Amino acid sequence: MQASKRFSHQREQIYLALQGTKSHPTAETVYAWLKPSMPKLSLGTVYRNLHQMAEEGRIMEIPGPVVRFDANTAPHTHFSCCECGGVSDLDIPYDIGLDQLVERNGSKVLTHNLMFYGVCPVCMESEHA
Amino acid sequence: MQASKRFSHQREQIYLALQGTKSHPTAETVYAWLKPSMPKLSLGTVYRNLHQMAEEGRIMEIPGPVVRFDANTAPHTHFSCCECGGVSDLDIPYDIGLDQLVERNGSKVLTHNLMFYGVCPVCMESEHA
DNA sequence: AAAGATAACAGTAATCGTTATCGATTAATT
DNA sequence: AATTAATCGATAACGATTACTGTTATCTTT
Repeated sequence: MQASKRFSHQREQIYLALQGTKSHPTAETVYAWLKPSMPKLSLGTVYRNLHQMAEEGRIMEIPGPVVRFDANTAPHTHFSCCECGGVSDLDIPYDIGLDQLVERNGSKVLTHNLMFYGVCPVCMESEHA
Repeated sequence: MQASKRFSHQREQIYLALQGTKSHPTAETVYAWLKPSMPKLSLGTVYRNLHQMAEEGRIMEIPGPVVRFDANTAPHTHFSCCECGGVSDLDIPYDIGLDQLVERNGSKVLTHNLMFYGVCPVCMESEHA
């Protein structure tokens, strides 16, 4: 049932690109980063490997209209800026008590996601209204 | 700048359909509900009106790979079931203190969204493992 | 080290959810 | 009743993602 995984130069480069940034790039962005040094790289390959690594738990998927990825697998909170569309990290600790609270309903909680929406500090400044 | 809004039979039916359910249907689902009684209804009309009402704050959008809608505009928490794909409500109060905490970074918080992922009680039962 | 098996690839077509376009309708206003 | 523009239905277009296909590369077995 479990397919044997084999090494792939492309997958490693994709992972390293993700690991080397604090931003939360989309598949398209990762593709744009790597394309110059890997001219034969295909966008489908980037999607395939990001999805595969997310399934393995090696990276995290941030859901949204456009999916973003994060090499930081420790659960943490994100801030989504409505102006620039960027996503950044927040220092709000993961509250596992909430999961336990919800499980009293008879459900099984895998994780929860806390996402803030607003205008990031950078965009606030450039809005000299 | 503000377009004058005019009554629309279609929009009212769409709103009533949303108001009459505790589920959080997609645009496609609302369309499927109304189509039998409104054979000339167009899917684009459903999307257009749901989006318009969300902008006015008359309904809420629940982001995700497929956007869902909710007639309950009071901020509340959702549970997304990985098995059946359904989204249900949770009784966890909105913590406005979190927004204030995040705003100390210099950002402006419009809202935050707390989403739990797991297996809902119904799916838990049908998994007699 | 060469050969065989098959995971993963590049390139591209197809799919899916959603948005935009456009001529026809229709609610409001005169 | 005539006028005006918001809204409609139908459909084309769009962007993000996935699926397909023949080729390449990794691993295993010899």
